[in-house]
Amino acid sequence: MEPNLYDRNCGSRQVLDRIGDRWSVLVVLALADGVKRYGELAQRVDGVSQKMLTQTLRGLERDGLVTRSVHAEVPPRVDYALTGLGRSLLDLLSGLRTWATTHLPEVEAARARYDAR
Amino acid sequence: MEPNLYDRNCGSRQVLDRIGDRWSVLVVLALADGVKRYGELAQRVDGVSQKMLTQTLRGLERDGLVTRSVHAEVPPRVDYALTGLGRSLLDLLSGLRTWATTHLPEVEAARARYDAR
DNA sequence: CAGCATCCTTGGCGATACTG
DNA sequence: CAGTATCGCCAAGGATGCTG
Repeated sequence: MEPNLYDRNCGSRQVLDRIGDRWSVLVVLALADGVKRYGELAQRVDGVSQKMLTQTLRGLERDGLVTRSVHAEVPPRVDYALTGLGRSLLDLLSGLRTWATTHLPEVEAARARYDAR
Repeated sequence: MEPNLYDRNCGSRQVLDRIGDRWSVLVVLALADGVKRYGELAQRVDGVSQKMLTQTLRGLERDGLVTRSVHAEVPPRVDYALTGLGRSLLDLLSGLRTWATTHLPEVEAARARYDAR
């Protein structure tokens, strides 16, 4: 049988929930151009707290979208990178980014129109 | 200047936030095959409360993604449909749906692997 | 039928402090 | 540097009852 996205118990919807997560999207996009350290990500994704960044990265790692490699050094160094699966998702997400930026004017115009009534 | 998605105050990020909303995605997808009534949407999108469905529809309407047409009848009839802008987003979102369903096995396998450690 | 208003809870999230 | 641990808040969202 085909997965029903609208069923709250369907796995596909849980996958969508992860995709839909605000931070997950931004983190995956931030990893678009290759390996990044924890601190780099924290700096890049404006407004994310340490807690949420860690939590998001763990979630992405768990879902097989991101790899986490710890280097035995002092000071510690932890690298994050997209997996093949993660990169396949990246294609879609960068499409979303493009959509968001190109259609931003239309959305803002629509909002202004709506609020003016 | 180019919009910076990573800036929390950038409009493009607010657009992404709407896209990222769990219910917004499901509602837009539910409207893929044409006009739907309020009740149809409520039935289709499993688990959504009345409050959230209304709130989501208002948000989508405000952003110019959905139209709301009230028919002067008894009992009342309210139709929702995607705008051109909404349909342009639909293309991307159905891509996400496809991704979610086709890669679901990989994600579940990754989760099992992660949890087993 | 399609909603709005209200109350109430819960858990998401930020802030802070501490560690290997 | 890259996290964990803990506390506390508040706002998202569910449940219920009412209306045009």
